[in-house]
Amino acid sequence: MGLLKSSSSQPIVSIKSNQVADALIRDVLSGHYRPGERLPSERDLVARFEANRGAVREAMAKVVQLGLAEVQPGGARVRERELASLDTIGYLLAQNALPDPALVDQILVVINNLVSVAATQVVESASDEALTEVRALLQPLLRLDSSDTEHSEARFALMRHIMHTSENLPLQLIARTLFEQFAPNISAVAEFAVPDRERYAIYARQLDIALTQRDIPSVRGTFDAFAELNRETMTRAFVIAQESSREAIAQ
Amino acid sequence: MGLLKSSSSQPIVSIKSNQVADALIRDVLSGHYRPGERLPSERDLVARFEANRGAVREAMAKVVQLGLAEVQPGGARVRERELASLDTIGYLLAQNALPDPALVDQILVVINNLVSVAATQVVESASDEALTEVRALLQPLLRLDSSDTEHSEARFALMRHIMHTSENLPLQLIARTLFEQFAPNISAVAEFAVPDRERYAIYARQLDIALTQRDIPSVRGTFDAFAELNRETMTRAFVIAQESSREAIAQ
DNA sequence: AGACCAAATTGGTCAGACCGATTCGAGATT
DNA sequence: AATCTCGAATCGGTCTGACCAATTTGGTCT
Repeated sequence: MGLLKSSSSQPIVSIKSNQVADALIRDVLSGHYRPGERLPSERDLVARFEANRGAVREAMAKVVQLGLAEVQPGGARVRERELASLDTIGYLLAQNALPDPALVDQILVVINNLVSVAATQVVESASDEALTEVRALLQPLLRLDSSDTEHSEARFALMRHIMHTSENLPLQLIARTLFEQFAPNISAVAEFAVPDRERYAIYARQLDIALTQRDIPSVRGTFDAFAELNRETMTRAFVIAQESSREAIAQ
Repeated sequence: MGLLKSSSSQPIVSIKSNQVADALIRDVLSGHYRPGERLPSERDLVARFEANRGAVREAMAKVVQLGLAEVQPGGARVRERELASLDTIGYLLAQNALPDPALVDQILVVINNLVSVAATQVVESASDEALTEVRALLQPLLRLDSSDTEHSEARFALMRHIMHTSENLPLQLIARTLFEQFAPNISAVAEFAVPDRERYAIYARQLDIALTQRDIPSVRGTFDAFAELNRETMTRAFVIAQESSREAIAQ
């Protein structure tokens, strides 16, 4: 006995400074505190959250690091949303029960394009073996009998691997940051996503050929189509999710 | 008397926790501590930096937030570089006297492509007035008698404005983050950059037409050429900067 | 050699205090 | 009455010292 490895890397929300930080971040992003406005003093926050000042200060530091506020002796002020860090995207997505469709679409546009760039760099400079690995990940997309989840995971795996193979560090950092914030926050919508397997299969086949021939324009073109299909899939999923949400409320 | 407005928003390095954080970040990024390795305990860092534990903890929190380390009761460990935040790019660029040319090129690829996406979105959905504003920013690039600095600033202003007009929040956040870390860290190279004004003028003219006609493929195509020119300009600047650097050492 | 357990270490939190810079309001000046 | 000035209150940055729970660690026992 005495075996349970226990916890290990569960999302640590139990930590006080993170509780305070998350509450502050939600308040700022929800517009409770508007840009330019003063945030409560550290000592006020100590009282409100029943934490000690050290914890509050660490929470404040996190808010500052997210670019949501700037701090000076005398007080902290909220900054414009456009000056925030990319790490705020996750909080923006999690603000409501369903994420903002417009924001999701914007993220899809960015991610799809970054993957396209990565693919270009892969075709330009990756080894034949690396290219073969990428092509192997296309195979699951050719199947028409996969479950929605399997298909979705196959698409993610493909994009992830292309990013990783690109050897472009900024690209990897951006894509991973977006993925990590995107994935957990669209699950409420993604479960309604039904991929058009036939069209994905067509593009997968085109991509396979383009990669084999290292045909850059073809790779980019196919990826643009792939991207458009991703957006359509998500848009449809939103429609279903919103209907489902309305029914749940009406009931 | 007693007028001096003093300080106000100078880079706050004087703050102890930032000193500690910067030192830690440099150590981690320079490979002094390797991924998986344990970082010194907070109490050790207190002794080394002659700070108190609160300051050290805030520094640690910053390192964690940058994705460079993960902390658990029992110790902190360094994470893989690929798991870091986009905000580490600036530190990577500032590691040596001259930034890493490969990294700079990767950043240029990403930025140029993001601007290209933004331009596409501008053409798709911006108002005529907004489009006119963008076109106005093309004018300085048509001049062949501008100084190197003026030309560089004109290019930056154009890209910045396109990003801002795109109304794609993730795009804006990424681009601003990259710009803010890029600009101050390539000054040592950028001062040797000599733009090929004729070619820039040609692309500016093409872009002007493409924007007026809202011709998306043409916009993207021109931007790709624009991007390639940016990369060439930077590559040449690196050659000169490195020669200049060698001479300075030899002397 | 391996499993196991207790002690030392480590991170998370807390309380209370001091300093310098900033804010802000009351009083003096105009 | 409006403005200016200046001092007090406020605020962030730092420090000291302490306690708890979880993890490590090292030694012991099997």
